[in-house]
Amino acid sequence: MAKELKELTPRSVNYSQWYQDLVIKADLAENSAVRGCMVIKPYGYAIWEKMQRILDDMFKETGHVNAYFPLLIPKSFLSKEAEHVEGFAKECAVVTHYRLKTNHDGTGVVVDPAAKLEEELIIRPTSETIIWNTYRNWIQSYRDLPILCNQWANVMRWEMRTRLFLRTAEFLWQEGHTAHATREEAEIEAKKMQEVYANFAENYMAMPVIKGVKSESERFAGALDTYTIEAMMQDGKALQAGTSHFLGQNFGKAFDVTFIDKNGKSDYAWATSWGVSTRLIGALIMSHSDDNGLVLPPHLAPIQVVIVPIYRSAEQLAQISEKVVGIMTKLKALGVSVKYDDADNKKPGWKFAEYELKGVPVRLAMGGRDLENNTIEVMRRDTLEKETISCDGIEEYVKNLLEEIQANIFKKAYDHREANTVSVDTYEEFKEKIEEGVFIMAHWDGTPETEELIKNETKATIRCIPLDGDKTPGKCMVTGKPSACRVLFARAY
RNA sequence: CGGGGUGUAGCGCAGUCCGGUUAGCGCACCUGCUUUGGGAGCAGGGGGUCCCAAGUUCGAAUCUUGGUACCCCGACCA
Repeated sequence: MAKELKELTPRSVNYSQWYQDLVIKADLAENSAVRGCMVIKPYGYAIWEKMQRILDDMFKETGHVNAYFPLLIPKSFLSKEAEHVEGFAKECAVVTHYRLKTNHDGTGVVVDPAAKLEEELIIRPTSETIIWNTYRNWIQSYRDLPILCNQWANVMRWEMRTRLFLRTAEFLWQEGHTAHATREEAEIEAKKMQEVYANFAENYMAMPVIKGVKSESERFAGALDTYTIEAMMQDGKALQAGTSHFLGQNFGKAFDVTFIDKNGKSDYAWATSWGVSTRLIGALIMSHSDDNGLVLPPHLAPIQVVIVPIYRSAEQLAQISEKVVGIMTKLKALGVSVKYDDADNKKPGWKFAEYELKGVPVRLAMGGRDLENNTIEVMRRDTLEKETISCDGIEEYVKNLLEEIQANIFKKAYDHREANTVSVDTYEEFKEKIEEGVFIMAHWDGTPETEELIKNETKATIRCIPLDGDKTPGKCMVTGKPSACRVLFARAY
């Protein structure tokens, strides 16, 4: 087993492979028998559930409600918005029949050709079309607006190559879809949700993000503006962690969603959509994990504290358990999720390694020595530091330690990003630096052509035009044409 | 869809070039005893259509042909 852990080490060689191995070894997920699809295992799903709960509360606080729309979308809906269909058509799974029948030679079932659908159905790659087709019936007057709906759902995109959590054919996400009476209100909504996502990423995932707006070519299909949060993974590559789109009146027009305003005039509704997915779990892993396994931020860890007894006899275990139960009760009273692993079929050393692999933030261990001295051993996952302290007041100590760990892993990730972010002014220097796996702030002339050229030559893309970036004007590093501000370039997942 | 690679026990692999005992190793699993402060030790045990099909041969995991599945690197993307 010790050897297996070592295999996790060479992340500089192939970080992506290292990442996939970790996901499997930490028991988060595995590839399924279905091409490109993933089985999320209980431990991985527990992290998702925790994320869901927190995000859902945030959505409610910002006035949103949950609803649910169909999995299947008539093909014709997709083609109503020109850019949207262009963006998604290549990766859609299509339902063409509604019945199977037994094969004549008894070799199983075949599609019944008589059961061909008149109009094919698309398995949703995203739900704008079906939702806006529904909104048409919900909206007549400005009094019906705004509509602030969110749905938790699965979607399917037939990706060429998949990677656990980061890109799978089917994935779980939430998608918010709002309708507004004015352009201003919709734009405020889109920016607000970007803030919600940034807040979640930084304060719960302990993952610093750069807020910005996408360039035209990286924009969501059908959007006027795409607001994004971009995070740096430990290998220096960028990961888009959440997006919020200002869709203008594109879907209002495509699905004929009109309302009568206060002045009695008819107008098309203004739209936003925004989403985060199970990809966040991938982001979490690639932000914090080390060679011993996952490092989960306490605010998201399904188990925040694990307690391991070390004993020589049944009587000693009984004594330890009695003491541990007292500590557990106090910890739970403080809202800490705690697991006592007194399983007899695994040795303490095995448990230590196992919970480190699973990223449990704090481990407490109690043995014979501690029993005599009224002490307990505390280990924090982020630094792997151990200390032995008194049992008196342990619950307060642990509660504080969890907050300290949360802050520390955020700082670690933040420092890593800062240390690997550079400003460059020449294309030569850009080409050199991009090989090192860094974020680059550079001037760009604002044209898709230049962006395309850079992408083809260096594999780097514009991640975003940062909101809080350097706004000093300059000259494009490639063409020398004027540039209003520096933009963020990186290679991305 | 282009370029590589791999299919042998639940998992990870060796054996294949150069055909030849009963197909092997590590982990996991089962039984027993001893253990328990960093992935325990010893002893014993169970588990295989060697990806599929056809061919060559006295004899095929190994050679030939065809098929198939999966992985990695690209193009595409949350």
